[in-house]
Amino acid sequence: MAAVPTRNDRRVILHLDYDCFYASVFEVEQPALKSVPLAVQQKQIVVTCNYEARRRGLHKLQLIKDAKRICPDVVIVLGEDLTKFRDVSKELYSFIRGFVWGERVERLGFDELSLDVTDMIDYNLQILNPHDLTNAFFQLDVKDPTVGFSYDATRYLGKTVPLYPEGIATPLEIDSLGMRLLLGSHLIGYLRTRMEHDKGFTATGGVSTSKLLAKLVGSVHKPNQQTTLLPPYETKHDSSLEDSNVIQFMDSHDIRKIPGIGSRLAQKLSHKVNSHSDAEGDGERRLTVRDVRLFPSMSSATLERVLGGPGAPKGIGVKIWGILHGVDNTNVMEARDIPTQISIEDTYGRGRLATPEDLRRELEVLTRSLIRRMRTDLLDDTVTDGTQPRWLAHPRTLRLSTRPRNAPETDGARSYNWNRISRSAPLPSFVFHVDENVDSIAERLVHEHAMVMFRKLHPEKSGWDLQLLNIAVTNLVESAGDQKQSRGRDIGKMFRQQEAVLKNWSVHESGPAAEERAAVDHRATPSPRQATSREERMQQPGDCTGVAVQVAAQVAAAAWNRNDQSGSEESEDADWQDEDECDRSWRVSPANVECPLCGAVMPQFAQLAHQTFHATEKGGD
DNA sequence: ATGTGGGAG
DNA sequence: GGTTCTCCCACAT
Repeated sequence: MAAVPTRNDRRVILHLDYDCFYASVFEVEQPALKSVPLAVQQKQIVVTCNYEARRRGLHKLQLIKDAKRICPDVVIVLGEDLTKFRDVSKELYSFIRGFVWGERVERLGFDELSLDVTDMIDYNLQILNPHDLTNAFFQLDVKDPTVGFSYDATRYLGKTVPLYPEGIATPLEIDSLGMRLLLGSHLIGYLRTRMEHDKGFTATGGVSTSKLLAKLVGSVHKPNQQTTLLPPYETKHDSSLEDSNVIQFMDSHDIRKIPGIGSRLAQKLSHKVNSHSDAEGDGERRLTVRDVRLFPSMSSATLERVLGGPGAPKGIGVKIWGILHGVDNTNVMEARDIPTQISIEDTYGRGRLATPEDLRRELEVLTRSLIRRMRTDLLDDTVTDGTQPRWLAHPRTLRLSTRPRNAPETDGARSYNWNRISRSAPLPSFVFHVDENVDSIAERLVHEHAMVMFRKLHPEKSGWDLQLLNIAVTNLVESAGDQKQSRGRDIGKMFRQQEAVLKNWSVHESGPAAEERAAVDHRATPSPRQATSREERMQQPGDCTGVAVQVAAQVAAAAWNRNDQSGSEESEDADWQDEDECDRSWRVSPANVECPLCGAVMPQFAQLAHQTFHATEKGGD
């Protein structure tokens, strides 16, 4: 029997999914649209439609032609320009973030959010009066006990899995998983109400203990509803796992519906499972998580063999094996202030890009958008005192991608080509000249750079048949010296103390053995802060993070021992360099240290980081 | 550093 | 005759 991965169920995670987001943006703009079937068009397809349209048989990714045939009175609006959607998405994001303690609110695409509300739930469990659960009050502000909402702590709000119509009125232990999820259900209900009343957007919600489970359970009842995945999550020792609601819930899903399992992985899995039991050729019956999980001799090692190979991420077997058991220990990451890339693309019908003139014209259109996007997203708009606005980050690479159409086969049929090809080159610095106008920058960039890259991609003089052009800037380097206070950390103090801190640990004495010893030693020592009460920590949010982040990053990074950051970056422009990039999102709490890049949690370093922080605090200053 | 592939909405 | 417009991450070289 293959080992069953263990889940971390200490957290409470909420998932929000705005209902048919693009269509809702138009409805909020023009409320009259709410009562008609509404479809949002990009090129020749319906990218989304409202529920009135769905009632009449329309759906996502349908051809406009078909949509009109099925529902002749459908109202169609054009949604190729994403600016509006992007802006609304950011607004809703900061609205929700305003309610959540800490920074753990993650945006997935334009229309989904994951929230780690563990701290809020823990606090509200503490202040819960066990003798009057039906008249509970959920406090949204630690400092002001009047800010919050009333709720009934004997019932779950909204739907549950498995479904109990009354939301259950049960005597739950105060500190049980069920009670934490129950509070989560009331919190997400409150957030959904506020979103609708204040902003006009309805959302579907999910409540569980991980991003994976909250997202999956959220989609059980749509739209404008919410669902909580009920305990028990754990499996009794030596049972066949089926007494866990998580296993039951995961098992019922089509393998392709699981986040993290895309079409390629689903295809490989179905090949593996069906080649054994399938007598029919090409039998396309749906494959469930259960089918894969219980397949003979299935294990993380089997999955690694089936799914791994050249190009595949290492450890994919372990990861997928976990997912099949509902295990997702990745953290909700706080928002990044800048994106990692910006790209603009358009698709073209046959013959639309036949000549170099066509090509150049279209490239200029795309490039103008790109420069405008760079200015709106990357320029510091807080500077209004007449001086030149500063770039928050400089992309270092320009990339041009195309997707050629396939040549017709002998029977004249053309198969669809999904693949892109691309060329990259350093981004010239004139694109950062803020006082030059967009058109002339775009013209120059296309003429001197993009066209050259295009010729490398397509050496023929003309007659290419391209479906798609994409131009992107990537490889963004954040600028230094920006005091965008990420939770009041004092950088000056941090650097002044850093040397002393690191000396204690001898982390810069190289060698993994030394770091390992340091880690072990400190793990054995009790931290003076361990006994600190929860409220005390809550009222000083992020107090420890300044030095601890710096320190834990160094120790953890060294011990993690993945990439030597030998990067000897040569300096072209001084202001391109940043002093403060790698450490900025390392998260340290009394229980955890978390890698900002992969989200891995390393609790073994938490105590180390905290202890040293407080030692420093005592000695320094 | 550059290019490709897979995944997400 | 045939799906949009993005964004993110990891791997290979």
